[in-house]
Amino acid sequence: MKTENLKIGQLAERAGVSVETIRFYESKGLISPAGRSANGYRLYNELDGARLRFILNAKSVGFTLKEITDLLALRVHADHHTCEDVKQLTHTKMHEIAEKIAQLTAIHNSLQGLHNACCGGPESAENCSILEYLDNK
Amino acid sequence: MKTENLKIGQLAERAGVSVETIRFYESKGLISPAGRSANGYRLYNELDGARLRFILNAKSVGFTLKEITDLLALRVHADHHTCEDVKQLTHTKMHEIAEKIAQLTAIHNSLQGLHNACCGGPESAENCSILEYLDNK
DNA sequence: CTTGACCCTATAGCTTACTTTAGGGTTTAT
DNA sequence: ATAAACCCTAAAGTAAGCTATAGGGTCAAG
Repeated sequence: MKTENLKIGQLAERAGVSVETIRFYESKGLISPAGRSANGYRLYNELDGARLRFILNAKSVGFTLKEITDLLALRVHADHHTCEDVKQLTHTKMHEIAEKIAQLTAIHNSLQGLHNACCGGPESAENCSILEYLDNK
Repeated sequence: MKTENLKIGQLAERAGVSVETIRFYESKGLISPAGRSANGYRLYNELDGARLRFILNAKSVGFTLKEITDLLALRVHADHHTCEDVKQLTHTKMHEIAEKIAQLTAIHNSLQGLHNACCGGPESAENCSILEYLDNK
């Protein structure tokens, strides 16, 4: 069983992120290299790679780095936690995202209303219904 | 015609923002007091109040301070601009918001999928489908 | 033996919209 | 006369997630 040792640039390329990003994640405690070479270079193994992919996947579904820290703890000590614990985190996050969507939808509707009311023509904007709305709302 | 002169604290209270926020907006060139009292206090009149409300209304429909700067220019020099100019800004903003909503909706759907797949029970998280997804996606 | 492509650390900068802090005058009421 | 409640400026701090810069080792190729 031969452990592959990747330098940071190789890991970065495979993961599709910059080396600075990996070092940044390390500074935030999200990931750290399995070891260091004699000259001080970071060396990563497959477990590290999997962990980085986990981080990026979690990010892609909307988790913040802080939340990913929690998820990583659950992942590493999965035997000490339940599915309920994990599901709770996704549930909370879903609610947050649903709220953001609701907010943005409300804003979008407001703008749509303004947009529909405005003639949008080459007339002077002195009586523009959008500006008036923003004045008097 | 008597001009009311409000000190910053009074304007802030009426508008429902902090005095620091008003000074911050001033530093960004969004608003400035009609004058100053002998002792250097900022004094605001009704026009300033209207301008501040305009700013807050524009913010509430999703415009950034930078964009509000543009809207204020249109508002102040409405006679030099057309409804088309104004409508263009809201149109662009609507597209941006629609895109954000689409992104968040996609993320929400992903989470929903994870959420549905997870038993959420008191079982050990060692085989939790959510963690597995985040590993293997 | 030097050039280029890597690697290292530490620190600063970016974006947005504020908030906080530090240090000091002013006004109002008691 | 003093304390509370305002006002002022200037600068630093906050959140999130990086990106960039400075200054300096390491390594393989030609």
